Amino acid sequence: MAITIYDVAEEANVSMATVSRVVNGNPNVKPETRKKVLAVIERLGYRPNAVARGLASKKTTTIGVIVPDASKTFYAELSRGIADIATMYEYNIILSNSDKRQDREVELLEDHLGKQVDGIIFMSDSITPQLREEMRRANVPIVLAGTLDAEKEFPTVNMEYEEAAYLATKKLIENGHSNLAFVSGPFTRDINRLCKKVGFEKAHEEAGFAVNPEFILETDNTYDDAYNHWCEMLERDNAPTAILVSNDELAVGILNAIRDNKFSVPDDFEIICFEHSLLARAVRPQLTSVVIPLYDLGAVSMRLLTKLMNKEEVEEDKVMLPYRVEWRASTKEKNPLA
Amino acid sequence: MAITIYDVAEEANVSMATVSRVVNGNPNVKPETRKKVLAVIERLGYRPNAVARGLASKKTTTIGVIVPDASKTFYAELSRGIADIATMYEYNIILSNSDKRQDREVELLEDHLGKQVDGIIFMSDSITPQLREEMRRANVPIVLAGTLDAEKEFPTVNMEYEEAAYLATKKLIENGHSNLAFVSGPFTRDINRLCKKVGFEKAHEEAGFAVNPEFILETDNTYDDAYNHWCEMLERDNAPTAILVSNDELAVGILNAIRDNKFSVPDDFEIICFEHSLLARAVRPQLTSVVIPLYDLGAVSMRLLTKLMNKEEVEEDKVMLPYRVEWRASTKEKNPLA
DNA sequence: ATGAAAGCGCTAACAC
DNA sequence: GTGTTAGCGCTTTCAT
Repeated sequence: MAITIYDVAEEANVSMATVSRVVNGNPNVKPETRKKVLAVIERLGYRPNAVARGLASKKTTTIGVIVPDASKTFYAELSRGIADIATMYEYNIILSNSDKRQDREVELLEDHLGKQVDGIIFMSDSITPQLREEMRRANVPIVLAGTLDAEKEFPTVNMEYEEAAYLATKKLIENGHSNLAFVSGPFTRDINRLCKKVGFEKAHEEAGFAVNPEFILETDNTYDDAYNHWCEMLERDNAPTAILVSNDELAVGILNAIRDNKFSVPDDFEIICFEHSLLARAVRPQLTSVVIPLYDLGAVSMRLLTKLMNKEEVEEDKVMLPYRVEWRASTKEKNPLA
Repeated sequence: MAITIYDVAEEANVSMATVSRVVNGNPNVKPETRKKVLAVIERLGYRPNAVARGLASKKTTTIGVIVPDASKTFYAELSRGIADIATMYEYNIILSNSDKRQDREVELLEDHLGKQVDGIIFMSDSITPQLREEMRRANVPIVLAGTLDAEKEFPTVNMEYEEAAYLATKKLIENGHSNLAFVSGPFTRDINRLCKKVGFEKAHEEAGFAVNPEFILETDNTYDDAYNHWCEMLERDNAPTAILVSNDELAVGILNAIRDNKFSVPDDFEIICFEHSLLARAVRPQLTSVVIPLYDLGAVSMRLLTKLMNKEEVEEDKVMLPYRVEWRASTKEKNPLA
């Protein structure tokens, strides 16, 4: 049996209440007593039982993080931002992968709530009505990170994907292209369908020419799928000459398809993508990218969550983080966005 | 106040013991009663409190995972393997980053133990004596994943890095090289210093020529550091012509240094690296790699941990997973290792 | 400054 | 098959 607060109390000739005070840094303890208790704690190797503490205090200093797939760099980076701030505020993290399955998401939400987490950071492709319902029922704060909440109902930390897509597309158009493609991950992801794609379209609209629906490519978000899609594209005689890509991995697939087929980037094709992970810097030419502030998305989400858990006043719980564009060699001109 | 088992009991006109039985799937409940209770649970939206359950049962169905940096693909992949098997056995995961700081590792171990995790999976560059002491004191099983335990004291799941390094180096020597380099991450990582480096040296010994200590390069494990190191190397007139590299990221740094300086891989330099993440496939030429079975390392570790937590008989708690070599274009011949 | 005692919500004997 | 009851190891009033 492990050492309990009771053992310490007995050994130190004080009540368990006093031991509890010492452990919790309550100032109402005579320095002498504190010292004595601390010595016993050390000697006995007492380690407070967080589960008992959680039951008594109704706080677990643990938060839940639900993420589509923590092994993807996108979410891995984001989670690291969460983790660092969580550490700073002394929270532990229960991390779960939903694999984007809505039933899993609901299950995990239930599961985390059952574990009495003090708050949840949630990432998902889309907040479905059922999920929304479930989230409303939660008795702890939930923050959406890098996730679109179409109803603007929950606290959210995100960036202006639509604007970024619009500006990037506009830049490509200014570079002389009139035949552009948008290669995306699944449109089940709201950010792809409702933000990036829309920005892409708006730039077209403004420029006065139409988006060719054949050149809106929905992939399964893998390197290989993008590679194959673009190999097929290259066989057409009207292949687009500029490409806005949803993320690094897809962009590298396209880049390699282009280069393996002896075409050149940026001479034959210009590419701008989202994310800018190491992958975008490691390939040649390096990829011009809208840099998604992944780490900060996570860090700010967690910071917001701490405030919510503390019931602090929060001036604004829909936060948009700034992004920047990293101009590299997959585009011809290295001018900043106008 | 949330709904408790007591509320359900009252509402269903049964005792809380019966509700507990229903919730826990105990067969000793009349089907009729079960149905009634289930209906009330549903109606009231009762959700069992896992903290209370944990206190009463002394099991939390939560395990701790301590990892140097979950945002690195290496550990992200590995953690995903852990997570999937954990889900399968209905465990939650508390995930923490140690950033390889020994004091943090000790702290986190204490912290997780305090949270009453049922077991721990630990990843680290090196098991120091203090850490070892701490791990011995733990009252729950601990499995080391992808981590060298020089004393072979704890359950471990890993692969034969030394052998792989030896075979890869041997292959490079067979390809005609006599001037080879080993570019490594920090030697504070046991696997680098005690396994890969040793394999590299053994192949030299066997071939009858000496390792040039100047060509054992210890980097800080970043793309940029490797890139810079190799740029300097290229200015020497005796630069090595074959390179064994500790991981993909470093290898890509070297590859780019070589190519940016107008040399060719594999004509001027041959490269074999460890890991084979997407990065190794995305660059041109693609990198010949010793494929580390990251996902499986995690999955097998977790499976082993479940057995240990269940106090099942385990035939062997030092597991070595098989690896394979992916022959790509950074080496001249694509023959399998003899 | 310290102690006594009542829970927190559940599990697990034990009794019927 | 079901109920009663004693904890699990803490926190937290409330006294003193």
